[in-house]
Amino acid sequence: MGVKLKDIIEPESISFKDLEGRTVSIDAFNTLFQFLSTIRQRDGRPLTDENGNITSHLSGILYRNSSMVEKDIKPIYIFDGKAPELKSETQAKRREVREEAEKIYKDALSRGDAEKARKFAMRSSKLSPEIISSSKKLLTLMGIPYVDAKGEGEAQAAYLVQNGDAYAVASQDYDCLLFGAKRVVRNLAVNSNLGNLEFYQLDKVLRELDITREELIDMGILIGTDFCDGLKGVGAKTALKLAHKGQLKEKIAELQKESAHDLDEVREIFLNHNVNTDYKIKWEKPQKDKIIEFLCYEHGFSEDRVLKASDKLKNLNSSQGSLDAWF
DNA sequence: CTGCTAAA
DNA sequence: TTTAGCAGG
Repeated sequence: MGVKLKDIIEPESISFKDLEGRTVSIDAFNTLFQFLSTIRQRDGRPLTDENGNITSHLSGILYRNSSMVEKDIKPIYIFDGKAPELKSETQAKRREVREEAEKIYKDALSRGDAEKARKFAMRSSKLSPEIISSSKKLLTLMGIPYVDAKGEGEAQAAYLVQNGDAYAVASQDYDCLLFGAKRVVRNLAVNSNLGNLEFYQLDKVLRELDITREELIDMGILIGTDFCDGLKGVGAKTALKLAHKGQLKEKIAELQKESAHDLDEVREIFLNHNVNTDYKIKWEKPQKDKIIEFLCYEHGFSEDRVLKASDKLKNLNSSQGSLDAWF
């Protein structure tokens, strides 16, 4: 998933304190997918209400956001719009893997092999329209804004940082760096209080690697992205060497010969992504009663727990802009 | 994943 | 008080 840059870029370590008072644009699909994968019972079954509706994502949204707001971090969620045509092969491949995993999960579940069931259940998660709409509904009730991207959420999230509406992008994928995100936080979760919160600044990353953003994108194309396979045998380290030797263009020409897709188009996806510039961001007062109604009465959450979590949302001041923290 | 409780 | 393990929906 995403472009594999891990081997060549070093994260800076930061703590929650460094994000205090700041806004983060969060890749919603990325986050929801994680919630659906990990918030499960020991046999792999997701949390559900009495009607069988999946509720794992609602649990994740409630507890993670309430604790972020309590720590004075302001989230904005970015939802994917229409994926570029070039992503369809990746999407088809993912669907295939997911459907295969689902078969193995159901089979293991029916035979009572909980461990195997859980392992494959995690790979079988998918974001249905109901998951998306219920997530948006809960965010709205919590007073947390979201933006619908025109294209890729990562690109839109990067644009918000560019535009000064967010301090950093929160995502697990390195793609947002190619999309031009100035600052990226990985592993933004409550239990990453110490240790594994990773921070990347695009300028600094480029300086340390001694490359330009355009070269980073070309490296990504050779390594392989969601939009096109890379050149066989080229990983992050090799790609970096090629950049330093000035051989990116010739290797890309080589890849172009065997590729069914126009690599200039892939480059354009990262450089000039179609983004939504007509969004409004406003933190609203949380609607506690409606949160209770939605989660407890409609989806069977414990009133005690939900009340406790929604009390933490008090820090969320309406209309207070996101800019004052660093301007 | 997060919150809670039981155990140390 | 800190931590590990399990339940949550």
